[in-house]
Amino acid sequence: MMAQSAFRALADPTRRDILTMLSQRDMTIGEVCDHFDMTRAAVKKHLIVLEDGNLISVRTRGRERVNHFEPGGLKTVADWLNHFSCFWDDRFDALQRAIDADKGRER
Amino acid sequence: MMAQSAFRALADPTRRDILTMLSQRDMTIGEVCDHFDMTRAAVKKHLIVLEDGNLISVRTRGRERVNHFEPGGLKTVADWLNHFSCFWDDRFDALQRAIDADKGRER
DNA sequence: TTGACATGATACCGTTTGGTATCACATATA
DNA sequence: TATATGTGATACCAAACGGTATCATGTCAA
Repeated sequence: MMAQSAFRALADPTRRDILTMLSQRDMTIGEVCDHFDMTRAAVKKHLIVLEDGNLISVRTRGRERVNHFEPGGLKTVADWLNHFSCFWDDRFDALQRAIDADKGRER
Repeated sequence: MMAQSAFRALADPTRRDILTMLSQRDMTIGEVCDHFDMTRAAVKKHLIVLEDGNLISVRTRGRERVNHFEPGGLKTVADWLNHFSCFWDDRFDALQRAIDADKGRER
């Protein structure tokens, strides 16, 4: 529910890259910045958008802010996509073959 | 590959709604417009973005243009999401339990 | 306390985006 | 043919987006 903010967050390639990085280990803003050729302010904006989409969470550690991958937001998107999975899923192929076979039997 | 245009296309709620509609049956632009409170030109723009993302295809039928759902683009997105599925998938839970059990065995 | 460091916040800028209005073109139908 | 219908294309507008520059704040360490 409220998938809009998550879809919006995923629309930018930089944010998807950040998300991939954070899924492997937690990182501070500075560490994330080291991987991109842009200002810390720009990276910070991307992190805010990711947080809005419930794709990451942030916790304070001393003077640092640690960004942590949150699967919840991504699952929201995955659930939406699953409504269409019957169009490419193997299980659908199997079902389709079964239906076709059944049609053949009726003929 | 080239998932950017697909992600971009899915970022707008109107386009996701259009996609859901088209996944159930093919529709002309006029038919799509009947479901939204906006100009045909605006809907047309959304359809172009969806086409850029390989989420739909269009074929000409007389003076009409029929929009058809294409699963390919969505699958591209689903494949990207699958890299994270281990964070919520049941199969991962099972794998994790197996790993834990193995660790116990080594001890 | 002083200074360096990691971050937050704001203002600003060019480009893209979502939308409308308008005109042109092709096709079915009287 | 004339006319209505379905669509394409363009110009234009306000708002959102991605980014920088700048300044303020909090925290560790000497």
